[in-house]
Amino acid sequence: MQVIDKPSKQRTEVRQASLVEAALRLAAQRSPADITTGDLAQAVGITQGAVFRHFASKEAIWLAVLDWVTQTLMSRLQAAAQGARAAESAAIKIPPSGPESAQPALVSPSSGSNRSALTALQAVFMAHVDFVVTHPGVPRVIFLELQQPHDTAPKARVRDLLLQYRQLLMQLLRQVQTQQAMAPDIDLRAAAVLFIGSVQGLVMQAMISGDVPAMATQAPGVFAIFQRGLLAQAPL
Amino acid sequence: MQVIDKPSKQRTEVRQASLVEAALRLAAQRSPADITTGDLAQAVGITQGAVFRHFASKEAIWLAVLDWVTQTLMSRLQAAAQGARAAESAAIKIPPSGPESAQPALVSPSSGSNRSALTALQAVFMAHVDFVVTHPGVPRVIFLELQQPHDTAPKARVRDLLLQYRQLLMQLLRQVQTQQAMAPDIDLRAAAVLFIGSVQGLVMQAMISGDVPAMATQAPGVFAIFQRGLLAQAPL
DNA sequence: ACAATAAGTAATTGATTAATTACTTATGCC
DNA sequence: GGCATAAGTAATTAATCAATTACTTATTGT
Repeated sequence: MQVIDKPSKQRTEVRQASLVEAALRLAAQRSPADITTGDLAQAVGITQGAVFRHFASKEAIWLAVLDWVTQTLMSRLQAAAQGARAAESAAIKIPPSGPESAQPALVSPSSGSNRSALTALQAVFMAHVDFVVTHPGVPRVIFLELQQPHDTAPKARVRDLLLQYRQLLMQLLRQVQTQQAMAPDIDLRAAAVLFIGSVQGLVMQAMISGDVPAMATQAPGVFAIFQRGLLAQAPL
Repeated sequence: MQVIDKPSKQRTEVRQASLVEAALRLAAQRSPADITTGDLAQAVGITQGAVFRHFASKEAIWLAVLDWVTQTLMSRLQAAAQGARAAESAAIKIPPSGPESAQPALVSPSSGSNRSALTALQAVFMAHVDFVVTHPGVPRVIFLELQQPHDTAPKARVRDLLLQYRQLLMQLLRQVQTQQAMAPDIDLRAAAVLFIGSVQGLVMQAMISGDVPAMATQAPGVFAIFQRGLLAQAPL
């Protein structure tokens, strides 16, 4: 039987990725506030001091975590929006393999049917819930950094992430507004707040019950109410 | 000019109240995680060691904070629900001065018009937002304790608070359901999650922008969408 | 093959902080 | 009034933890 001894030394980029992954993995179980550099080192298989060969400070680790979250989450949300749009507008139209276009949604205002934006919104909602279910540490990190009073670097990243999120939502909401009968007096900004808040509500519920996967099953019911609140006439 | 020098020694109950108040005041500005016993001592005007004459441990302080929050918030929410109900059902019916009744809402199922439960729900929403605006430290403490993985004493208190909250909401939602035309396929549990989540959405928005009072102005728009989502037929 | 470089260790430092201790002083009650 | 009790202080303790240092070892490119 051969023991696969992975090389004891790894390149900085590999270790950085491992540490980011470990940070999110540990954050799924306990509060990010009391994850120490020693914990991270142990999770990755190095000593505490070695952590600082790869990150200048502990804060830099959380910055890297937030960068990963921003990239991964936003690209998944955009993919979900595009996927829903494509599936609705045509039958065979295959979604593009990578979201490398700079302004993906602004360009194509009205290619599909009159429900595509709403289904895109639903797809984004489900993609977000799915992301949180598979990465339960993420909301913990977000909220911890958001609590910092003055402008720390990590808090700025979180703010940036949520700004990008809101832009995506506002885009889709405006499309719902033009494409079909959204109730005319709806405050789009309030709708965006409610959208993000509804995910937060599911997260809180999961934190209380400790049952993270339950989020996925409860999500459709929550979105249904939100959707009904947007429409001018309630669906049967 | 006489200097009003308050007595340098205070009774334990007074100091406990001061410390709880100071904890919430400081939590409004920074994360509760890095409020030290020294900070609390300074805020109250005693030395760090003296804190432990009044609380057995630091955790005990947060427990007292959570007890205060539970008592204050729940009684305000119940008062709001009762007030809205009373204002709708009759013209002169003055709400009772104190919420000393044990089961306040279960007893009176259908005294008012067919909209009273919905307006009660709105009143609860606004009361919650108002409470958070005047005590911005509260959501911070809630979320910090909720993040603890296993069952700490503070987390149990938070769970209890949110359970009480959900019970109140479920009561009102059931009343909306029976009193008038709520859409028949609404998942009440999902509605409760969305209700609490919508407040959380406002809190997040406030944390990002740093503009806490803005919550109050944005709240009606958010509740409007939620309300429309509940109803069978959208109001004009 | 063999330096040069990058990655690792083990031990230490310095700062922070909850809680304790020995001692002091104010307050309320008989 | 005087004393027991409760509240306060100042200093110390013990633990934790991010970051640094001096030194060692593996890997990589030429």
